[in-house]
Amino acid sequence: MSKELSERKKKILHALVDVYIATGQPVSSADIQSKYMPEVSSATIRAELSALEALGFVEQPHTSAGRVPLKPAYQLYVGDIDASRDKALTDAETAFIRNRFTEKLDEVKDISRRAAEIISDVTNYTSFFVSNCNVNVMIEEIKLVPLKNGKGLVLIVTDHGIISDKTIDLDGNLRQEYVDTATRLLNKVFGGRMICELEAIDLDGEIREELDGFRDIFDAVITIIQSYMAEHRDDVVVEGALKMLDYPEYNNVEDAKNFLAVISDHNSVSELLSDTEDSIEFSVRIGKEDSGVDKCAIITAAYRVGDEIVGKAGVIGPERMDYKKVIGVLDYMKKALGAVLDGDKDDK
Amino acid sequence: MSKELSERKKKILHALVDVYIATGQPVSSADIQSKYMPEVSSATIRAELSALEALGFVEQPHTSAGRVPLKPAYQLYVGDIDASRDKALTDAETAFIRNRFTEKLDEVKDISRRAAEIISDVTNYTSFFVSNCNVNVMIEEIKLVPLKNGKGLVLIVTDHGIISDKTIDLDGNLRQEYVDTATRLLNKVFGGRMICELEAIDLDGEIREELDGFRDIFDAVITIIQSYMAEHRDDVVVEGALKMLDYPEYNNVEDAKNFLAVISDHNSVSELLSDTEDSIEFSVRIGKEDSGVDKCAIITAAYRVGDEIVGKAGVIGPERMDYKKVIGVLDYMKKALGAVLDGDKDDK
DNA sequence: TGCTAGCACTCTTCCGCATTGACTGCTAAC
DNA sequence: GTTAGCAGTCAATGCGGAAGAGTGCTAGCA
Repeated sequence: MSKELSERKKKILHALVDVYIATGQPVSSADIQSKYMPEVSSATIRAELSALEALGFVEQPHTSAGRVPLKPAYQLYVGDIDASRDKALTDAETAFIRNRFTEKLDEVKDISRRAAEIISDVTNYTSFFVSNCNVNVMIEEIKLVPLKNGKGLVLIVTDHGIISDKTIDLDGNLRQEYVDTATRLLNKVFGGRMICELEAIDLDGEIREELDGFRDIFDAVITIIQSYMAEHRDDVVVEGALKMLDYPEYNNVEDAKNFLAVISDHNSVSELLSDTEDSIEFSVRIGKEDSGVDKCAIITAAYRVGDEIVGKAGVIGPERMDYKKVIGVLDYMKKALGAVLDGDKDDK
Repeated sequence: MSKELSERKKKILHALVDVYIATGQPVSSADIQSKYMPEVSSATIRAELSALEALGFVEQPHTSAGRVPLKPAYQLYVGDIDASRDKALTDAETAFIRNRFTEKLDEVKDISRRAAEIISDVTNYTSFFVSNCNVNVMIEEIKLVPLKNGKGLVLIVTDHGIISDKTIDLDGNLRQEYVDTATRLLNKVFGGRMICELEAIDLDGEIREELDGFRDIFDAVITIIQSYMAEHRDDVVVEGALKMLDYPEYNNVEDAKNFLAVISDHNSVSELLSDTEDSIEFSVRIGKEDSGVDKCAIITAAYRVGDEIVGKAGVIGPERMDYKKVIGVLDYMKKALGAVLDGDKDDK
């Protein structure tokens, strides 16, 4: 691809991808001519298609068939979408998105699930949402609650909810005074901190002198926070996994099984998204080598609050998916999600 | 079926179901004769099969094909399993089950997941486990923990873990004395009770005179417990959902999709199990009308601790599934699970 | 030089038809 | 009551020819 493609070749490629996305069938020169380029003859288009085939943009399933786009064709097509993004969504669709988002949502988890639902419903593809739960979580308060059974519940109140699923042994130290001092020290050290700061905290540098006798408790609390973070690192939601089976590309059980096995394993979904560059707005990966799943394309978008990435949404569909629409939806979701998250912040 | 089947007819039916379970192909008279009844000729068996067809036990897909068992044939087959249950599992299989159960398991939730995994792995069918979480949960202690933000965390310590995801507004009543009294009253009323008792508690009958001024808190706590119970009524775990796609019965995408849609909706799974009689040991339901899913059979078993049903395990597979093995596995799981749960009890 | 009409060529898809093979049902003999 | 033997039925397989879709090529035209 040393040389730039002629305008006409580009136009033909766009038309071909458009038609192929809509029909899933090999596209003939006549198809392109009748619907997109009535000013030239099909023979001319045939000649151009021949050239595009030599350049590796399209291929024929067999001699007497039309052309099917290859990866470079999709890439060119996707690369040109940004400019023509104007009317990707109908008014009904944007209204649908707004409505679904204004319904009552209790927890952060609900928001990502809802977002994934909306994306899947509007695009008709499988969607996922990976939220980075640990970002922006601040510790407001820590309490030690002595229980009857000799243990103590560690209660960590954050601005995103309460972490309280772990107890520690309080040994013989059940004296109220001891618990009070420990609580005061814990709040002094941890209060007001973001939990992601605590991943590699250096206690000794902080309050070495006061630490004597509370070392165990501090270690226990740090362990609790770290294990919480590990458990909640990537919160993966997948929606509409079965929608992929509607597309003829996945109309055989073997492929369907492979796809579902990948998509229902949250770890591998998380991996699918992990290696995207954080800097780019939309990542489009096509084909097995890029997307990790056979005959698929994955489009992902990163969602931010301020500078932090709070989550990544993605759509996985057949290579010939409706890129314009998907990118339009993901883009619109940025606005909608931003509004919801900001509103959420104000609430608290 | 006014008259009892002759012994020979029964033997032929059993053989036919055996072969059909193994092969999935219509079974011919010669198949049965060569492997199961060399003492008679295939012509004799043909005559018997003809009679069994007239009685509605078997059918022919077409004139020149072998016979396929119908629901009554399966039912008879299943009904006779109990007696011959002797060697349904190999030693390797029972060892596998024991090993998988002695690996570390943290929570009740883990146990049901592990049980479902084991059942699915040993049988090679889709399995599910519905645990009735609310049974046998006793309230050990209730604490009110005032938080900085003016709210109070309601902490309910049970012998199965801590319920602590809800806060209540403490209004202006933050005086320590008030909180202490409320806590004392709450423990007096709720302490030591099973949470399922609280579904329809009558506060007024209990401690009417002391209740003044704490009504709000009591109502809030009851609401919290009830909503917890509602959320945790049926904890559904499904394992090996994709295994069904390995069987030729589900070798087309349409059926596979329907199956997966049902199986991944926890509500409908819960329904699949809900209408089984609690009294019988194993419930076997065959066909769409009984099982709710097309071309499927469902076998469920109830697991008890004492008299209470703590969970139901089930296997869903093609009609021609290996009933002997499945029932053997579910039965062995009763013992294994019983051991685990009792050990669990001792721990605490 | 670029475009186009026309035509031969290629390859898939579909349909009909004959063949094969797997079973059964029936009948006559034991 | 059982069996051997045989005719009959039906699905599955394979093959050939016709139809259809689309291309590539070539000769002529602007």
